[in-house]
Amino acid sequence: MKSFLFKLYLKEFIYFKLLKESSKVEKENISKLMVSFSDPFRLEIIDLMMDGEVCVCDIMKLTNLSQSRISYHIKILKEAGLISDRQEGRWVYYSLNKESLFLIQEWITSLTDYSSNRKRCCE
Amino acid sequence: MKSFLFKLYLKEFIYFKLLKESSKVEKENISKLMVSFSDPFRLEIIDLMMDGEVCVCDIMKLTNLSQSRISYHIKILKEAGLISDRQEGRWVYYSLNKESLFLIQEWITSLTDYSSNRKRCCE
DNA sequence: TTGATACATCAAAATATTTTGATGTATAGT
DNA sequence: ACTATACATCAAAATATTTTGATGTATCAA
Repeated sequence: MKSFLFKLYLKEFIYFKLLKESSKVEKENISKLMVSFSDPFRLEIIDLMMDGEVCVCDIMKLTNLSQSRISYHIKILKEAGLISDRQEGRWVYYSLNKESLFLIQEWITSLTDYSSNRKRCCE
Repeated sequence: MKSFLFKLYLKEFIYFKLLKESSKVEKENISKLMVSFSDPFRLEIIDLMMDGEVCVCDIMKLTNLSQSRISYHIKILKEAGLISDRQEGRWVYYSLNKESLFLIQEWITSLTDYSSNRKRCCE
């Protein structure tokens, strides 16, 4: 019972933290993360990263996108904090950043958990 | 044990259904839903809808955005399938469409559940 | 040290999205 | 019938994003 109440409290906390109390700046952070997902080519790239680290050359082989085009999208993903990179010789390996995935997951979860169906009347 | 295996199977199913087997068209659907979240003003509007139905006039009062600007963003949300509308006299009440929220939630969950940290080497 | 590979970056062009202000349509009250 | 309200839609302008092709930098191998 105690654990249940704690969980409930935690949920409330996440709700207020992520949704209700979120400032303009925080909303812009979320929307920046969402921008990452808002392009089919980036989804394709994210998809490839699910299997583990990939380099730009991998993505080139698997998607037929041009190198600079991939670099551009990689930059968007990186600036949103969604991916991390690790250099090894000439190669740069990119991988999904689980923490930002969890952040988005929590945000969406709060949204679904707390959105109400209450009807409303003007005036 | 059986139940556990079933759950695992279900997860695999969702994974393949939502991620691996998703076609270009399906990716474009997801990205369309994500576009909804990729603008801070739309997040603001979504936020308002969490408390229940709202009309354009509510949003105007609460955000200071112009009427046509709100209508524009509403249209984006509607076309992505994220919101539903219901007319009542002169007013149109908009509300979040829980099903599409769940779809996104599942998609994100699959992503976090199945993304691997496996390292990879070119060549 | 030369040449090839992997990737980043840049500026210009091509596209897409967003905002604005005006106009249109439906509903409702007088 | 007239007027006001709620909202949609439109075309033009303003802005932002994406693509392209060229050039730059670092690493490695011969």
